[in-house]
Amino acid sequence: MDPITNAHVLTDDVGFLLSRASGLFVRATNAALLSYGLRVRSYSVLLLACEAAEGVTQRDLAEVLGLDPSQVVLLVDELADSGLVERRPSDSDRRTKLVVATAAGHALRAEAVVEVGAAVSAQLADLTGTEQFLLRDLLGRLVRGNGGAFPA
Amino acid sequence: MDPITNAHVLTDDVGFLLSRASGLFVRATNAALLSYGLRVRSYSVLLLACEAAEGVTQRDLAEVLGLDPSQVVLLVDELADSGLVERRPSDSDRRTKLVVATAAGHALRAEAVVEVGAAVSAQLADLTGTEQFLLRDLLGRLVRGNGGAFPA
DNA sequence: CTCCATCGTTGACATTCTCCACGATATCGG
DNA sequence: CCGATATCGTGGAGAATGTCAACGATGGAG
Repeated sequence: MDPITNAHVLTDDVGFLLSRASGLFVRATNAALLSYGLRVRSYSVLLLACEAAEGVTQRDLAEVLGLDPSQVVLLVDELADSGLVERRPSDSDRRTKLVVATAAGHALRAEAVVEVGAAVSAQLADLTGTEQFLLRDLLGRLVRGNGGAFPA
Repeated sequence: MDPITNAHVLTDDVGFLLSRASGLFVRATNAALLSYGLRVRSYSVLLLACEAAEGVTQRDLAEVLGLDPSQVVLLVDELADSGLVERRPSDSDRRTKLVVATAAGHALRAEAVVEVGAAVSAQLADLTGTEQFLLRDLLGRLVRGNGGAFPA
């Protein structure tokens, strides 16, 4: 008998709390990114592009972000139009296009990370450092255990 | 110096993990609710209506769920059309309409809760019972600490 | 070479978010 | 009691997001 799933009130349901907390973080992050012309989605794509020196496949972006590949197309389009990333052909597979961050992309990321970090920090203010680590660990295992197809 | 906010990779960011985990839960829950003609939103409204014997104000629903009041209108419309809830005038304030679950609403909830519980349980399978409680506690404090305007 | 899978892309459609505005009602100050 | 102000439910508009199906181009297996 699972101890949690039958929470007798909605506000104690893990799924509901996840959705609610996620909403709060998304709004706070979007607000922090407003002045940079980014939203949380494009920001995530930019970060992933910055983190992969060789570039990321759009298919990989879709899997990591849990999005439909067709959404990734638009996000990359937007970032490319802004000059933050570029699509580079892969010499190993001509179907794929590697998304690579430009110098401007790296620069904007460096700035935005500070703002986003502050916003996230404010949301986490009620938790101690240890609890924040614990939460991250639990969420990470939750995501990686189910559909979340990204490296450990 | 906050220990978490400056996660060096996106997949270690608490905000990202929250969003990702939330997405997984929402999809799983929607799949579980498919046969009942409900989605996670209307299901949440139904639960809140069932939990309040005297009914819930649409304004309260919006606050608890973190939604715009105009969205609540449509959700209640949908549930009312299905005969699961009804709008009852409040004798203390004629502006408000109390959303009350019907007998059919209570019955459907009883069934759906089982399915949803199983789906949530599957998502939480990688965590021990203690960890599930811990996660719920952390998320609850996160939500209640920030915008989440619902009782402790 | 042929058959089938994969990648990026496009299009269509439903759902969800965000804001603004309105009529009806409540509340507060005088 | 009256008027200014706020709140509740509702409607509408537009953007953002989610979901699905299809297509051309390429890769890989046999």
